[in-house]
Amino acid sequence: MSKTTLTPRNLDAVATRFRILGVPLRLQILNELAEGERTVTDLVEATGSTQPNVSKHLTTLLAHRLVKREQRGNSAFYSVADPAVFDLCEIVCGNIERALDEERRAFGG
Amino acid sequence: MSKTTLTPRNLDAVATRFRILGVPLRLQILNELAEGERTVTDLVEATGSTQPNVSKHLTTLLAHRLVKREQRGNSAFYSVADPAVFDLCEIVCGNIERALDEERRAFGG
DNA sequence: GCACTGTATGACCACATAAGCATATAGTCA
DNA sequence: TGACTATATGCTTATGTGGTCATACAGTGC
Repeated sequence: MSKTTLTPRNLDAVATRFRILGVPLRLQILNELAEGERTVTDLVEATGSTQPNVSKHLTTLLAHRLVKREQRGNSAFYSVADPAVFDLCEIVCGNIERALDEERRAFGG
Repeated sequence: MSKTTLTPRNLDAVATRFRILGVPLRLQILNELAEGERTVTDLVEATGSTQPNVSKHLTTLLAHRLVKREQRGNSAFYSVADPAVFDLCEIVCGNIERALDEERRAFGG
């Protein structure tokens, strides 16, 4: 089995990956990329952030192998490197919804 | 289906949860709690960190509903609130291993 | 009450980093 | 070459927060 324990060695790596995903704008970018490849300009429009900011986050995501980059003509096309990221988001979303449900129940909402 | 899109509303919530998991010591604590409930002192010994530090992180984890707390006698027993966290770690670990494999292959290791 | 153990909290420091701005670089077309 | 578009990169600021320390609080037993 691929039961990987959180050894001190990969503990930092796992934490880093979580930390990378812990920024709303980066999630927004990934969520947009879930629809397909996008240029920087596309992502700037989609997120409402500035071009340098988006570009910088893309650099970060690229450095950690969460996205791929392909230069085509004048533009840089980014796409998701590993779709497993979305499994993570699914789980977290499920968690959060469950938590909200419990809260509602607790407060008799 | 429970296909939860990353709306701007829960986007912050998801990012926050990831950010909480993005700290090695917190992962270490959760990993220890995976074995069963532990007191603060247990966790201090297991992690090699200081008591105030462990306590503070436990407070954070508790505030975000990742752990449960039960006072018994003089001690506080902490346990994992939602085992789904470990699914996250599994996925991330898988990701990282795959990435390492690719790197090894790329460098002809 | 007192001494002791276990846990939490407040103040402080140090560091990482997200965001904004200006600017540099790269590619395209004329 | 020059004008234009697209993207990346320094630089700076502001903020958040992990870690340490001292200390306060809570629970137990005498």
